[in-house]
Amino acid sequence: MGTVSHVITGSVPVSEPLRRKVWAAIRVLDYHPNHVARSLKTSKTRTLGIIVPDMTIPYFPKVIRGAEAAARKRGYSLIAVNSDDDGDRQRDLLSLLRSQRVEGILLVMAAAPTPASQIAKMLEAGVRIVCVDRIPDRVDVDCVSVEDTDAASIGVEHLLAVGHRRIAIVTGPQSLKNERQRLLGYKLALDRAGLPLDEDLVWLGNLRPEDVSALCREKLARSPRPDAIFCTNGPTGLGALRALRDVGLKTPEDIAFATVDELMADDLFYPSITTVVQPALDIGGTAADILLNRIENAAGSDESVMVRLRPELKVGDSSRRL
Amino acid sequence: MGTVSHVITGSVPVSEPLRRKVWAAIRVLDYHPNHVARSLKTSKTRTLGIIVPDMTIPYFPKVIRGAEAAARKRGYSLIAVNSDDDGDRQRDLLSLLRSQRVEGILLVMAAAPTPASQIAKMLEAGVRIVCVDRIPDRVDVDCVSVEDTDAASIGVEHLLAVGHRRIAIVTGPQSLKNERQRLLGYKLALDRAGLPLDEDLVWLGNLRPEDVSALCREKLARSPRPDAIFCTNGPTGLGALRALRDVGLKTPEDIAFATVDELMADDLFYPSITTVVQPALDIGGTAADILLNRIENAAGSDESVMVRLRPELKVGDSSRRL
DNA sequence: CTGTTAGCGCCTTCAA
DNA sequence: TTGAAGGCGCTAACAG
Repeated sequence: MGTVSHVITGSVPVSEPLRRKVWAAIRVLDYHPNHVARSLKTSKTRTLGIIVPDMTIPYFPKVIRGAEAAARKRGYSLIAVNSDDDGDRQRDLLSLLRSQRVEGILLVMAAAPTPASQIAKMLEAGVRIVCVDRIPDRVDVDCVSVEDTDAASIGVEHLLAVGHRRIAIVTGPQSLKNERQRLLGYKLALDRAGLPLDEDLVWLGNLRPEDVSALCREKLARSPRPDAIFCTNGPTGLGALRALRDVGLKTPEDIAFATVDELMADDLFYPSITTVVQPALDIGGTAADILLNRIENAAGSDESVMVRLRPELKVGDSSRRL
Repeated sequence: MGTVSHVITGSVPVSEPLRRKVWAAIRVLDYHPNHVARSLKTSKTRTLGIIVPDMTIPYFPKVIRGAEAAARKRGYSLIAVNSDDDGDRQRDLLSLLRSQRVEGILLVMAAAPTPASQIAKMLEAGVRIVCVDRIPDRVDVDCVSVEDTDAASIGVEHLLAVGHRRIAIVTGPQSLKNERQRLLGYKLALDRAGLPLDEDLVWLGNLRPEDVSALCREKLARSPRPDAIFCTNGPTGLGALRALRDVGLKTPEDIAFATVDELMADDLFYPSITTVVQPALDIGGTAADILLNRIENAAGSDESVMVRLRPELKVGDSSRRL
């Protein structure tokens, strides 16, 4: 009965008594509309996808929840999947989400260099994508991320302000533009302070805490030691902290420490950790909103937007002035 | 052309040359099969759902990833959503997943008491559900969880072994069966050690760290103070640790501490935290496997299974013998 | 082995 | 305001 559809979608007026009867029947039969059939008919799934590298890294669940909330507010649901920072897996997931006919995809690119063509192809095919957190080179796509350069310079300037001069930076993979920009922020901050760049204090790491730990232990064994360490992201920061513990350096007495990205419960670390906090929920929410705007006003401009959200410095004991 | 379908699904043999031609066309046209239509036809979505209270709590992403991996291995994908421990939201999500025609649901029940009928109704309607982590009362359903009683008694026995006698327990909401069982494990451990139960040392909390903090601060102000605190889950443990910090008690010198559930990076806390670790990945994976077995052998037994996985004690400094 | 066909359940015309 | 009918893209069954 087509009338049932009218009642459910409310698209066509239906008389009160009939409507009541329909709802009654729905309840009695415990009827649940089949979204699959509806989607096939309307070619609208009201579903978005989000691909993150690994949702066991605390930053990503926050992004997802921000996006989920924004999507729900507009009647969409969100499918979250993990790429493990693997390019092939990312390709498969994009393809899967596309086959599932999500109406748009929030993509935190895999750290393994993603062939620009992978994204460009999807875009050309009309799949709507918003890049979150990690910004691709050379691809014209909507992006939402933290102000990367600022995130680093805010942290480094804080370390300078409390009196440190030999500040080492530990980065993630330089294949990520964000990481390059954070390194740039470090250099700018030093420059503005009139300090020379010491290449020996630039420690290029990756996103695996164990690797970063090993790197730092090795670097810290050399002298002269830096008097502060700044890390450009959470997993890297975790690795560096473990290295400090392993080599027996106390912070802030022996060496100061600050990192971009909150560690879970970092107020409970002893000493508590100075952190440049990314507005993760907001990043996810903003990205979802941009995506939904594109979906709902297909007429929108062709200009792709690039939103950069401000990070915030949370000073802890690890960079306390002595 | 039905033949295309044969080529893609591989269900019917197709001659080599024709098959090559089809694949070529698929590539050229950048064809992506429409899973929506396929699902409508076959009434199989090859998708599972998982509802967790809040995936920003570190334990849950691990469960999800365990389930995701198990599902992927068998060609299924997984939709993860958050209930915020809210009964109404959980109802909506169950209904949504059902409408989306997921083939089964992994459910970590909301802490807000879930009307047994909510789950029972779904079950009757033929929706396959496996309860994960939190076990419902009175509902006959497949369940996978940690050995709750053991999780508590292992931790408490450890505290006893290092010499503590006045051990306080801080629990989550007693509306959760798991929490009642963990409390039971505490009592059993004391009993086996021949110690009497002191009701003043049973601190009934909830899953909000702030509330637990306040509770603990108040309890700790009284004397005599316990000489150890045992917490039955992560968020509760977090709250208790903050209370210790706030009232200036050092661990293990002033008071010993242990908790069920890993805190993120708890090796970096100073002192490092003694933890009863739950096999989260395994819990998720096992639950997904049980669910998929039910789906794939619809003929399976009617007996519902209850799997309890063993937790593991990880001793840190917070309970060190002085 | 290959091509044709009938729905899956729903929503959207369109006619009554 | 109501009901009937077509078709979304796919696959399974069947005919060639």
